[in-house]
Amino acid sequence: MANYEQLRLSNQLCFPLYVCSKEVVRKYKPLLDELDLTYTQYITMMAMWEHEQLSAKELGTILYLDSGTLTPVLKTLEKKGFVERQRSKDDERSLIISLTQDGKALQDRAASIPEAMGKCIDMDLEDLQTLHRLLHKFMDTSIK
Amino acid sequence: MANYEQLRLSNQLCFPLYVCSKEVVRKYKPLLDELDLTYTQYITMMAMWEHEQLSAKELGTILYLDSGTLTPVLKTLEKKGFVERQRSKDDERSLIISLTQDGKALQDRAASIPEAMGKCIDMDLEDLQTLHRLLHKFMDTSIK
DNA sequence: ATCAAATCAATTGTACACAATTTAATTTAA
DNA sequence: TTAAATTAAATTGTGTACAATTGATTTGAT
Repeated sequence: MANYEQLRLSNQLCFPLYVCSKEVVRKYKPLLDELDLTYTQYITMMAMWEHEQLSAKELGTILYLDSGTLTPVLKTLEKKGFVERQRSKDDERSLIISLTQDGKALQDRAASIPEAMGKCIDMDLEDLQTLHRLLHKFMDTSIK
Repeated sequence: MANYEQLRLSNQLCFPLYVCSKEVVRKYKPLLDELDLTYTQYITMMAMWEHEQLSAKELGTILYLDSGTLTPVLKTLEKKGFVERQRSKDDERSLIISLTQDGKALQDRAASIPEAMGKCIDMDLEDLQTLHRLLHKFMDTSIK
């Protein structure tokens, strides 16, 4: 009789990661709807707010997304007027993404989101900080 | 001059959750390929290995998935011969999912996956246990 | 200088994920 | 007791995600 204890859902690390990630994204939805952004578009804009201008390649590295995902996201954000896409003069392979004025203005409207999300999370600050630290440690040590 | 510190990617909790979740699922892929399962199909099978028989509704509650996601996953698993789908006699609205013999046998082949995944994660046991505990706490206190 | 290897964005194909709606069955309440 | 409300699965539509491939450009080794 084999022991399948390690195959129980409650013993996995992957499963609560997967569930928490999905549910957090779902909690963002009503807030992001007001900005006409999906979650993926939101984190893309967060990267752009920090950097003003990035190549698609750099964005992919920052966001852990490949071109198959980013290409349509960036085209959508361009259509919405939040970024511009243009080929690099230096290297025609590279696509430069730049924040537009509307994209910059959007940051003001997004400024209240982190606090609003914080109110949805009913955990004390110490636990949240530990969780944040361990997730980053996990990213740094166990990915790629 | 507004302070957008709270909008930085590195200050979000959602973003490392999202990245870790995706990257863990990606790490599973080569192992799950051998069983001809996707990650979503894998956690569905984990639930079935624990319960033998569940309604689609119960599965959705356990896995935090709605019928829009589960319906095609369950049809695929039925096509692969791992589960059977049949309407409940008591309540024709309800769909009963049962593990087949092939589905049961698959558990043996999956038994080595948790250990193989463990070897990919280069964090000490205490951190992993803390992470596991905090993710479950997060799920319990901050979702729905 | 030249051409093979590498790089980058885009495309293709498969599989979620979820909101919203639909359809059918069951339960509840007037 | 039957009409309204609820429940459950399926469907529809949109938007990721990612592996694999393609096509254009650049780099690097000879």
